[in-house]
Amino acid sequence: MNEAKPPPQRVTIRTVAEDAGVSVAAVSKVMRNAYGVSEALRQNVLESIERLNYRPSNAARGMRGQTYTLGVVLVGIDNPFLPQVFAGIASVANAAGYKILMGVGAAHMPMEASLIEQMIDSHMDGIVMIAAQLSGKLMEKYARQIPIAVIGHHEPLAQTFDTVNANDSHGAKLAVRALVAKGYRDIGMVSLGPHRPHDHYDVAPQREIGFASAIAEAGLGAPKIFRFDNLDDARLGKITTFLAGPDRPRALFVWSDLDGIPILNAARQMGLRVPEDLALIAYDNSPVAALPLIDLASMDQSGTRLGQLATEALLSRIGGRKEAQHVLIDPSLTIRSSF
Amino acid sequence: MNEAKPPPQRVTIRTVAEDAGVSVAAVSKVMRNAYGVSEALRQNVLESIERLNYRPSNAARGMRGQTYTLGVVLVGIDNPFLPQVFAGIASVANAAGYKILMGVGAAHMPMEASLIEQMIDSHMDGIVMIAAQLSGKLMEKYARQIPIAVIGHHEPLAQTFDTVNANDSHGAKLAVRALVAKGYRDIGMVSLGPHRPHDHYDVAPQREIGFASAIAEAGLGAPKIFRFDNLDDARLGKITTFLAGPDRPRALFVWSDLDGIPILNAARQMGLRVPEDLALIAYDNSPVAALPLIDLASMDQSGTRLGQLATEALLSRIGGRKEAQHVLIDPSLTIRSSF
DNA sequence: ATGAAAGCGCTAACAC
DNA sequence: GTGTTAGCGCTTTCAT
Repeated sequence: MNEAKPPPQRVTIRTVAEDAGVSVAAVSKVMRNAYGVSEALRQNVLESIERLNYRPSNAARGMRGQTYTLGVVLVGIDNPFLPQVFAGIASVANAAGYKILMGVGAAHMPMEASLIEQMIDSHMDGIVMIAAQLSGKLMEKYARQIPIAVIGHHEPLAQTFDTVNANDSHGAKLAVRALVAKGYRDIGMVSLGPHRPHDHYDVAPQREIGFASAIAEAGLGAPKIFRFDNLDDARLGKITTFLAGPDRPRALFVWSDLDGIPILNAARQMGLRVPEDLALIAYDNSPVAALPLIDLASMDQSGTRLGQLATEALLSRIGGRKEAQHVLIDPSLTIRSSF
Repeated sequence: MNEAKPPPQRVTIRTVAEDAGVSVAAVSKVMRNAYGVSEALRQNVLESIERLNYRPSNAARGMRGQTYTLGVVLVGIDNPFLPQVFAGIASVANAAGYKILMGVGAAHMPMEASLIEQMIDSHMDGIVMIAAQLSGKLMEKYARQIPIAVIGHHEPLAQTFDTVNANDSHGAKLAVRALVAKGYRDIGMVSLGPHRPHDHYDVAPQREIGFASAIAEAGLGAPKIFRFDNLDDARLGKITTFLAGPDRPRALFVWSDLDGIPILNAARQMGLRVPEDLALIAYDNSPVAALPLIDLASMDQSGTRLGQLATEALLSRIGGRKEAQHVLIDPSLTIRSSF
């Protein structure tokens, strides 16, 4: 009676085993290139896999072994240099036979933590974090449960996880030196606000350190650092007020294009000429900065390279490395008409 | 002898059951708010869960029931209106107790297909696809294996999956009408190139249809549609040549900000005044278009709303709905100085 | 070299 | 209302 169409059964490892006339263990071994299978059996199984279009279940795999999936945690999906970093991660991961799944942290900590937990619960093999907001303490904790490599978080003494960064303090120095070389003396910095004293692991504080150091090195007195709350609706007004005020430095090093672009815009809107009235160097060298109408000089931190290095570090962790590894690469200045 | 620190055992449903002095089934029921648990037992279990900081394994859950995880497939991470769409998806999903994991398709089909397969293999409960390149045929096939809702793909007759779109042909009409209302008669369109005849499901062809229809409606003769290959390195040069040539229309409707911004840039660089020499309306109303120095008029398709609607559709599919659902919302023009 | 069988942590029948 | 138990699809000893 029950002549209804047979439910399109999922093809499992058992289906393949039966089709090939071997044991499930044999199929499993072939799938993982494990040791101990004859070439004949191997070919036989591969044919069945091909014919049946078999794909192993990630979930089932995760319960015993690896899932061959890496998680990527982002602060926000609109971060301008994300695409590059991601491309770097994907190239290395895919080449090594790993898949990637991403989670977006929306820039607040609880969200990031729950993402990591979710990735652990999904039995992913490792995690790359980009510009994490998470405290070092928590990172250490999670890193004990799953291999983690972090981009954009300076914690060179961390033991349980790896870090990969562009040298942010050095980048800031390079920017200031370029400004000084052009003859500017009255140089200020716009940094990420508000200032959070204990986040010296983040990139912005690192850039502040480099800035202050370069200012001192050039003998330009006390470093002037300004902040605009990035959650403030009245932010644009405050920027305008700042630019119109008597405190405005002749040249500005801005911690990120995220702030640099609006500042450049505000300046031009007010009739300030860039660089004749105000010189500008920002950070990240995002695509928008490269637009001819914007043409904002910016520090480039080679996102692709960061992504690659972090993924390589992660894979070697997964491969068994125990000692932490902390990589630093050098950023470079992309010169444009804004200074 | 083996006095090494006891391996930090993962706390499983069994740990909780023992701690609470109940059966694993009881714990499972509490976790899923299932029917048939006394309030006393429930509280008891919840306390243990809290105390032990228990989180169920997604992988294990997926093997029998749901994972409470939705997959989101993107064409590319740099799509300018992605953040909004994603925000819409996340808000609805999280409110319903679902987690989200994303995959990036890098705008080519094999990648997208393998992402979907991976999500199926990870036993996700459903998938939201944004601006998919996948053919309708393949979508139908995958949709038989997992609930799928698609944003930015017009296929109102599809049975196995749902679609949510802004009305792209209508949006194009609105743009042309706005141009006509300003008095422009010589109106061209820049569309996505190269033209692929069978992709009328995509948003660009839909916008072409609306454009042609509005041009006819206004009695402006044959529609003029131009294309620049977006993979072409010499693209900027071609745009410049086009703008300098005799064929340049007085006003341009551009299929996306992705092309609109470079065109605006090229025009201004060449000394063309916008809108005095060339009027421009683009599509997507991305943040860059809103920059004062750019100030490009653009059609807004309310990405947040699209994301919400698609997720609601997906959840109701997961909930058991069988008939397809195809939602269309109206875009609106964001007026700026470019026309 | 190959296969049988014991789980991994959970959900869903089914008993009680 | 609560507990027992049989799998889900794999990986991994351990026999053979």
